[in-house]
Amino acid sequence: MIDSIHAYNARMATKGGKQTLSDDVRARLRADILSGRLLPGYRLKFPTLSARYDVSVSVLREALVRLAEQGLVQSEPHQGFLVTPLSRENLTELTEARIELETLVLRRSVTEGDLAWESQLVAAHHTLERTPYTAQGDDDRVDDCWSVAHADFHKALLDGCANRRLLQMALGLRDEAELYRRWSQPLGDEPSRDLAGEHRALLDAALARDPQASADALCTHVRHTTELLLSAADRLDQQRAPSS
Amino acid sequence: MIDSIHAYNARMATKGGKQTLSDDVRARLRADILSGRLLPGYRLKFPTLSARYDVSVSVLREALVRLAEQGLVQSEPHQGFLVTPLSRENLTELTEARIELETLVLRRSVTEGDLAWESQLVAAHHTLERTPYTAQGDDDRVDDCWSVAHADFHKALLDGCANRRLLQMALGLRDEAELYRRWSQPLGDEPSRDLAGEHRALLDAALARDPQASADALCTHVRHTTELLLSAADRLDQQRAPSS
DNA sequence: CGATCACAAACTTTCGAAACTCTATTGACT
DNA sequence: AGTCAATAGAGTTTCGAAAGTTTGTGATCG
Repeated sequence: MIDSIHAYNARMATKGGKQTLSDDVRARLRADILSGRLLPGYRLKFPTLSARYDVSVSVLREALVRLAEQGLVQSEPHQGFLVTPLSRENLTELTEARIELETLVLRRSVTEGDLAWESQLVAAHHTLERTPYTAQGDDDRVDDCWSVAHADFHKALLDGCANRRLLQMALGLRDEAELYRRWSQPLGDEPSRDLAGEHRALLDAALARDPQASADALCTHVRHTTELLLSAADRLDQQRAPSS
Repeated sequence: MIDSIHAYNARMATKGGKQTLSDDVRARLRADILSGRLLPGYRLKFPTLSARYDVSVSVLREALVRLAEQGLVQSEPHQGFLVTPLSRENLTELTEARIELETLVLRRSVTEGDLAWESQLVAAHHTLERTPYTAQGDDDRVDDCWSVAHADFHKALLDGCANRRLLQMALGLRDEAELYRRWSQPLGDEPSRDLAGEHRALLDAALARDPQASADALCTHVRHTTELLLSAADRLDQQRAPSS
């Protein structure tokens, strides 16, 4: 809630209030979904949301329609909207699509990226490296700052791709995947994983301008993440149905 | 997104036309744009459209927002919507993206497609082959039936891809490209081009389950089309500014 | 003559309520 | 008891108008 208010103010400050209300609400909804304040599968009722964001249904509809087109929420005719539910099939399909598209864009990025791209990438990696994974005092909850730094690093990786259309599609898929990352976090205890190492490998391959090595590193990174999520889901299922 | 499309189709099949007004208007707008009844760059004013489709602004907004997310129209805050204007840069970027994504999906399709896919593909090709390119009595205007058959054939080609997400993205790009095809048609006189031969080559490579050959054939096909469009645009520019 | 400001017209965006659709519950009937 | 129909309640979709923004016009001043 606080965060979304901050995001709101920031937006207002930078763009000088020139956006439409709908843009703003869409951004706040997106943030609330990605950060886990709105749960996957949750039904998004207009009366509730209307009170929460203090806008009319028209504005909400417009925002939701856009998020639906993007895949973050789903629309059922005459039954409204719901946050896209998580499922193994969806995660598997999403991961497959991400690997294809993201590696494609990354290859282009490391080939086409200029000096400004390189510099931004180095900066993003530096930030990520120095941001603690877990917030202090709460060891099994990933820090929001780290999530932001992580997303920024991956965006910086791809950002060299001159074809904005391909880039946007790849980023859209990353957004959807972020939903799953969020929800696996409380399941906690990643088996010893060298995340920093994987990111370092990505950075090195990119700076070396090696498309193949970059793509391989990214593929490993994404696959690894998905495997952990799937096994976490399995564990959760077992907890729910201990013996039948 | 995929799921909601499935849900939508299921609903249509079972319930018989119970979609929302907005869905309907979106489809009509999309058809009007792709068929050239609404020109690229044309400003879409609410009062006009409201009268044309006999609906209120709310449903128009919703339909337009969805088309904007899809790329067929653009939205300028506080200045409404316009049909996405044509430009060389946009066409070039679009073509590049299409080649990457469509070949990717086609490779998967010819690898994963089952017998039903094969059969549908053969059927689509047969229809296309027997549909005349130009309507009778009007030699320099491509027949609408042919356009439909052409789109169906290309969709059938890609439809074997099991990953619906990748498939939908590829089809979305094809939709946008269709805008350009429509507008090059009145410029007419395609230099002697063996379109039927290119389609036959695509069919053969696909049925032979040869991913590389299929991708190559598609790449040639798409590149060729874009080159013709670009040269047609050049000719048009020269006509407009004969000597300065 | 040119620039600037105020004003008006046209349009976009947002709102609140009316119309309509789904869901769950109650009550009647077999 | 079990099934089905009617109905009330909750929620979604659509509408028409109010509020707000941009654009074009014309008058005033330098």
